Amino acid sequence: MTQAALHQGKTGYHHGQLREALVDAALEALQKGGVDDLSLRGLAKATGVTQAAPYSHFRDKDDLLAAAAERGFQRLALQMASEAAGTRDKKDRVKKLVSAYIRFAAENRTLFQLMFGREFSDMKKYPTLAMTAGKSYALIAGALTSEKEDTRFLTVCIWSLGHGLATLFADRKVSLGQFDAASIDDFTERALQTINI
Amino acid sequence: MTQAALHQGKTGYHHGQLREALVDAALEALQKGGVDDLSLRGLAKATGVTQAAPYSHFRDKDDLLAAAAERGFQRLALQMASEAAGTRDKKDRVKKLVSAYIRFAAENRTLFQLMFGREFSDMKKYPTLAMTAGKSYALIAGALTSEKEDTRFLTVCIWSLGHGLATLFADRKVSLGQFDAASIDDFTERALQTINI
DNA sequence: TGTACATCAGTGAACGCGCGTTCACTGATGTAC
DNA sequence: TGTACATCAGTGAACGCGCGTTCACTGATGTAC
Repeated sequence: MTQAALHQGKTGYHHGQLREALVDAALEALQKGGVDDLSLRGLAKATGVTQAAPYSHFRDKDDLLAAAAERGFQRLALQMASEAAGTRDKKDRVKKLVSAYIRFAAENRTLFQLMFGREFSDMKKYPTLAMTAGKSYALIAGALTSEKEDTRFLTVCIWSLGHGLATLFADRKVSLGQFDAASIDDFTERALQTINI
Repeated sequence: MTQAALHQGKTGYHHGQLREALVDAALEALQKGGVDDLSLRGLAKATGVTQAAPYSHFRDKDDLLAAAAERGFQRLALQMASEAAGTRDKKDRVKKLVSAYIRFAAENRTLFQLMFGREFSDMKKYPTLAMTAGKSYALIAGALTSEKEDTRFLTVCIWSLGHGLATLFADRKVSLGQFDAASIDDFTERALQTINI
């Protein structure tokens, strides 16, 4: 197979990039529908492949969904990191990290639901996923590290605050009408000001 | 039908309390399995009734689940209110309300997932549910009311903090091992101390 | 450089399941007389 | 008090669907000689 064909991703019979394509399809499907609308067959079809083809790359449906969730966690950590890149001031850095987290949830509702929802309650079954998921936590924890304070407590505290609003957005319990993308920054800033870091 | 039969709930043909019994069955099923394991047929069977019988009391499956969620919200508000009953001190009262909220989530994982999860994203479809769901919010908002501060902001802020931890518990992203029922109180107290109400 | 061969990604058909919902019905209920 | 009747909660059978997964297979690939 030529490089070109590899990137194009099709040669008629062999797909060439099926694994990645399926994960892409899952993320794309999540922009149109909810987590419950994801089906192996649907993703296979969207990728232009037979319904049994995914089993060459994933053990079962959960395995595919876990891969999609992991990509989500990678993106989340990336967005947080790049948002806060270069910011050294502690409070400022935490603010940027948390606000990126909340914006991610607001902008990727259903993906966020897959990542943090009931799908992967038993994270022991998905060790790779668990590791990747830990990155965003680690970013916040890292920014909060200090000798004086109880870092673990502070991190859970601030993570909860961010995750709470993120979840309420994703599940539409707080409407975006009142808190749009721009005002998420304001909210986070204000919220962190009322907390004594 | 006699009163006794009414309370026993069975007369052979007519059930007598089927609507309530189905909601009970749903709450009970949620203690054993997840939200995705709930099925109309299963609940009917658990209630000792044919699979089509629920349709005499509920429009469809979602209607039944909404009724179950609403009972959950009633319980939540009740537990919060009774926990904080008699407590006048503002900070103290808020602490009791929030900690009751978190404990409810930890003790009723799957019910909490049904109540706040993706099921009822469009709350407009379930006006009664929305009203009942508002009770716990109103309790916190009520405790925080003040002329000086922006109540709306503070409420969302503290609600987010509580809801974040509650969700992380319910979805098993933070393990109860480190934060058991007793220490939830401690955590809440400490968290609220770091916030300037 | 050309050919035989092992590998394995993707095919296409099929299995079996549980589900939500519908339908015409039946039997229990309570009420009007 | 007794009987006719309207109501409607619950029955049982059936419909149709989409799903995850399996299986024997086939055709493309790249490698060893």
